[in-house]
Parts: sequence; structure tokens; C-alpha cells
Amino acid sequence: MKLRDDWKFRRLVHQTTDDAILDGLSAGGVTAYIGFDPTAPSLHLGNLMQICTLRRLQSAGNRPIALAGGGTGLIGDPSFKAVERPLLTREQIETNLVGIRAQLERFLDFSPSAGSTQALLLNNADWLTTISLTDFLRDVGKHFTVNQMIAKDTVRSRLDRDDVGLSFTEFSYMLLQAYDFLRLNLDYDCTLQLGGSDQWGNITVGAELVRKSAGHAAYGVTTPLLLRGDGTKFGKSEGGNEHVWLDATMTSQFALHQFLLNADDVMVPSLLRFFTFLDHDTIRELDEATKTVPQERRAQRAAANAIVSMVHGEEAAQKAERAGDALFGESIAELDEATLLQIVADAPSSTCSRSELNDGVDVAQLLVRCDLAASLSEARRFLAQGGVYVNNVRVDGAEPLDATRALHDRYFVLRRGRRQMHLVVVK
RNA sequence: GGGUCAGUGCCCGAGCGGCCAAUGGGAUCUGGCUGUAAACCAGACGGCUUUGCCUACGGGGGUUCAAAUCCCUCCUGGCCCA
Repeated sequence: MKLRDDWKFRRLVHQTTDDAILDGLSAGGVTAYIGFDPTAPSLHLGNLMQICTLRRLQSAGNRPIALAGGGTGLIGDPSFKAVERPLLTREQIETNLVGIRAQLERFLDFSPSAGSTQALLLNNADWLTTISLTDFLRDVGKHFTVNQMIAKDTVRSRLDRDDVGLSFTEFSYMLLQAYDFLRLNLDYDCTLQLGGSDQWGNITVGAELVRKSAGHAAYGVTTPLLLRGDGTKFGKSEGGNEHVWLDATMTSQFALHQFLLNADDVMVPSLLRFFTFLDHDTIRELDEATKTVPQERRAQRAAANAIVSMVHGEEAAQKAERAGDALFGESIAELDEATLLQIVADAPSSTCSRSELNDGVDVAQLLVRCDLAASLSEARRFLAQGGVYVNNVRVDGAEPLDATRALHDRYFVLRRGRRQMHLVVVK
């Protein structure tokens, strides 16, 4: 299977500067890069698509470069962002890069044995923080007119607003990213930049710089953004705007699995194509299953298992699936202690003393203590609305909790709403 | 630097001396229906010792019995002029 055909099937290509580059990738031997923002100590589900793209490149015989934006992260990309982002400190970025590096190593082959396809992880701080301002303005700035820069969609959307401005710092971002491409081209013979479709403007500026400054061929390819039905970016948890992280301490394995399992039917075909390496026949079968027996959610399960396996390992995927089945299937009161603990292993937990329990514990206060409610008022609201469960049984909070309700004499599984869990252990 | 307009709850956005914890929309949350979906319906959506009280309408100060609403000043942003 040629990369070109595979990507076409997976609908991975949104725009290209020249379709011929797809044949180049199919043949192998191309060096290509994708940038990652080091804004957090972990990559998130949104980044995973680009990581997969790099992996696909590598297995087709190309050399992938993951470029950590340690330098550009000091500036902040304004593309389609409503307001300027707070600038990160160098220390924060350094810390974040450590975590990101470790994660990338799970997906790409960085070992020398990979030969000409050995993946590289570079940090653009290495060159962006050392180039002099005058050199930058002469070598990079000279190639672009402000006229064309302000014509970019990414910038124009901000210029058109009448409540916020666009700082010069942000405005210059696209030139910094362009310089990345030039450096990578000169130092690593990199001829292709990939990214999400929101990066199109930045990518074309970079390719243009390489052509003008170095006189080399340079290409750009963007992948579609995965959007939810409401048009917002996929990859934020249902509980607000939190990212779904790849780091298990930030988003538990169970939570990641549940998130994917709950994906809308309309999203699943894209999930399977963008985020998994399942073969085409399997994906077609799963598409069909979503149409004929949607309630079984085979495609969601396949996607969840494949992705959790890839990120955290197969065992983690199986555990997460079993935990979900038990939790949403049978009554948890009948489960034996070991199984119960396994199910709630990912949920946050806290303790409660035996004497406290003997006095009776107010459920509303307990909710606040367990971070299931932000305030007592909110806790009371949840109780009044029937959104609180103890051991999977709805409670109204009128009666305090006592020892008779404990599972195995010492556990309470506290739940708010559909799936906000907390384990209370009696000590 | 000058002029001018603006800054309201998570976001947008009304209000322009008392009836304002502040209309409306979106987001979010909870419940119902379902497939642990979507859509739809209902309710909630500052805090608390919850028929009441406290803290809030960019910051600080002032006028008034009473201010998100008036005045002064500072900060931040847009536009125009230099």
C-alpha cells in the first residue's frame, strides 16, 4: 500500500502546495517536520493526530522531525486565536519539553538502527534564541512584505476585530516559524512541513522562504482539523475545556478510554482513520457496523482500544474496557473487593476516618471535599437535581452517610452525574 | 502626545441613580428519553450558617439616604489625529 493511497483513504490530506510531494513521500527518502507547542508538560489528543502522521511517514521510508517550539513558544502563535496568549517562561518550556520528549519516543523510532529514517527531535530555541535581530530582519524579513502578511487569514481575523489588537510580537510569529523551515532545510535537508489546516498560512510562508532564500524546493501539506459536531476542536474533554492528555497522571487511562468510547457516531470514521493504524478493510467493516448496529458501538470500542493501546499499552486498554463494562453494566454492590478496586483504580480517592463516619457524614460536604462540587451551594444543587449517587444508588443527601452503606465495610463510590467518580476509603 | 469610544458574571451582550446577583443568547452542569451517543425536552448556572445575609459590574477615591449606573483619577484596549 502506497502512502499516497493510504492517506487518500484516510482523508489525511487537506491541502498541499503541490500534490507531487505525495508521490515523493510514497517513494520514501523525504525529510519532513511537524511542530509541537511546548505549552504543557504533556501532549494531548489533538497532537496525537500529528504524531501518527509522523509515524506513517517514517514507516513509509521517510525521515520525520518533531520540532518542539521552545523558541516559538516564547512568542505564541496568534493563528485564529481570539486573544494573545500569556507568554511562557523559558523554565516552563524546558520542563515541558522533557515530558514531551519522553512521549514522542513511544511513537517514533529515534534509534540509530532506523538508519536514514531515524526520527529526530529538535528544539527551535537552539536557533531562534541565538540569531541576531539584524540578521533576522535582513535574511528573513526582507523576503516578505507586510502587505502579504496582513492578507493571511490567520492575521486578518485579528485585525478585523475592534476590541483586541494584534501585538507586533504575535505578528512576527509566522516569520519565526518560516525561519524554522529554512534552518531545517539547510541543516537537515528537510523539504516538507506538515501541520493541521490552521497552520496553512504559516506553512506556506515557510516554504516560500526556503525557495527564495535557499533556492530549494519546499512543500507544505496540511491535515484536516478534527472538529466536533458543534465546530469546536475535538480533543477537549466533555467536562469543560480541559484537554485530553496523553500523560496518564493528567488524564487517566480509564478517562481516555471513556472519552473515545463516548465519541459521536459521526466522528468515529475520522477517529479510526486519523488516530489508528487499523487496515482499510477493518475500518470499512466498522463504518458499516456503526450504520447497522450503532447501539453496539463497535467502532467506538475499536478506536478506544486501539488508541489507548498505542498510548498506554494493551493491558491498560483491556483494564479500562473491563472497568467501564462493570461500572455501567452490573450493580457494583455485588462486586468482590479486588474487582471493585480495579474499577475505581483511576478515580481520584480520599479517606474518611471511622469515627467521623460513626457520627454521620453529610453528603453535600463530602462532595465538596472530594472535588465533585466546587462549593456547598453547588453540592446541594446536584443533590436536589438528583445527580448524586453513592455506590451507584441515587441519594438526596437528606440522610448522612454511615457505616452500614459502606461496601466491604470501608468503601464508598461517590458519583456525580454520569461519570464523575470518587472513591472514599474509610480508615 | 492629542481627541474619541469602550472595559459588566465562563464567553458574547443588555442595563445607564433605587424594583439589579443584574434581561437575553451561547457554553457548561444536572435530570428525562436513548446506545455510557447525537438530536430533543426540563431545570440549574457568585458564595454562605439559603424566606435572609455577604461579595461582585477594570483598579482606587468621591458625591448620595441609595451607584454597574454620576464625578475624579489610574490601568487596559479600539479608532482617528500628530
